[in-house]
Amino acid sequence: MELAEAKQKFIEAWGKLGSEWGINRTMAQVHALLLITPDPLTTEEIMEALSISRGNANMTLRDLIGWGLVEKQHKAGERKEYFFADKNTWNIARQVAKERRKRELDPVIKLLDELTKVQGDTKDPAYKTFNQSVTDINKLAKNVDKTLETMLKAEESWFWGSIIKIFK
Amino acid sequence: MELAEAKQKFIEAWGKLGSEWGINRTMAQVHALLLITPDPLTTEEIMEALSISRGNANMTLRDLIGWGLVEKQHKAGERKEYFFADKNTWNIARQVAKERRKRELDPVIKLLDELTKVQGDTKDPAYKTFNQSVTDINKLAKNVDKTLETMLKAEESWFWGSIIKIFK
DNA sequence: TTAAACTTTCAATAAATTTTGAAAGTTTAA
DNA sequence: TTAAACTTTCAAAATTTATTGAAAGTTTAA
Repeated sequence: MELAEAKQKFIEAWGKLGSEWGINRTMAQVHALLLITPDPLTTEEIMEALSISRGNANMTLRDLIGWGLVEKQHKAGERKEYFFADKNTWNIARQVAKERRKRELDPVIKLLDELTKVQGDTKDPAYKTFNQSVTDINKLAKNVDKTLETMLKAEESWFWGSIIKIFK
Repeated sequence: MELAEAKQKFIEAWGKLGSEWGINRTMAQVHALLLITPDPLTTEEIMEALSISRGNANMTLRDLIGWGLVEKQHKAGERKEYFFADKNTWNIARQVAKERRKRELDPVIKLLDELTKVQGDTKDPAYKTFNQSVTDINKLAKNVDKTLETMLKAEESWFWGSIIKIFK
């Protein structure tokens, strides 16, 4: 396979994976492009490489910066802004985990905490089933939350070392 | 909060969470409804409870069965099909992990394996960066894959016991 | 100041995804 | 068989989500 073809496939695959996991396809593709490009790129170059509009490129880059996956860079004597991605996969994984935890897991846990407090007739199967399911899911969510928190604080080598120790 | 209101909120939240993670909102809502309902429901009852069409209910239930989250049940002397959800959260988590691994992670690892094999000029920064990123992501994906595999085989108590041991 | 170079915004448009509902298909009991 | 009870299908419609591009905004250098 040619490098050019391989790059294309990587960008497509990353975009597809993103969209399957609730991340805008274009955003994932821009991220993929920056991941495999050694030097920072301008908005113009990104528009060109992915055939997207200026508005789209601009908003997507803003989002990626918001996710902590991409940073701006200025070159001395130039007006243009350059963008580059952190290429450390551990940082990427942590950053994504951190953002999604904050945006999605935290609010759900907050609601589940409330829902477990709902009172009802313990003899009523409808109440019992509701309460049981909500309580169980709440426990699972909190376990996930704790695991993520540890992961966010951890060093990569320590984290995988520990995982491997358990999982043989 | 009233039980009825709490049920509604749970169904909404589960639907939102699903859509944020690439799972059809209605599918997540039907699943939520079945999770908090003690007895199996008919298509008719699900249509009614969630205000969705017959076609939608039918397809969604088929999908949920395909995901291994819902099962059909027949009642003696009745023509209608009844549906119910496995209410064990550990089973749910495992089932979702299993399906998404098969549908999404496996194909990505397969492609990454190919992309790491692409040859190029080791002096070329474009090649070096591409190769490095792809190799790193491949390693991460394989670690995730291994961890999921262990999780799929594991018993719930053993799994969380081990996780907690590591993460204090 | 001015004007060129560049970035951001957002209403309109396009694309993708989801839902509907009526028709076709299937199963069962008599 | 038949017909009622029930399930499935799928083209069209509705909804949601993403993208465009031109206009407005900002920054910089002279």
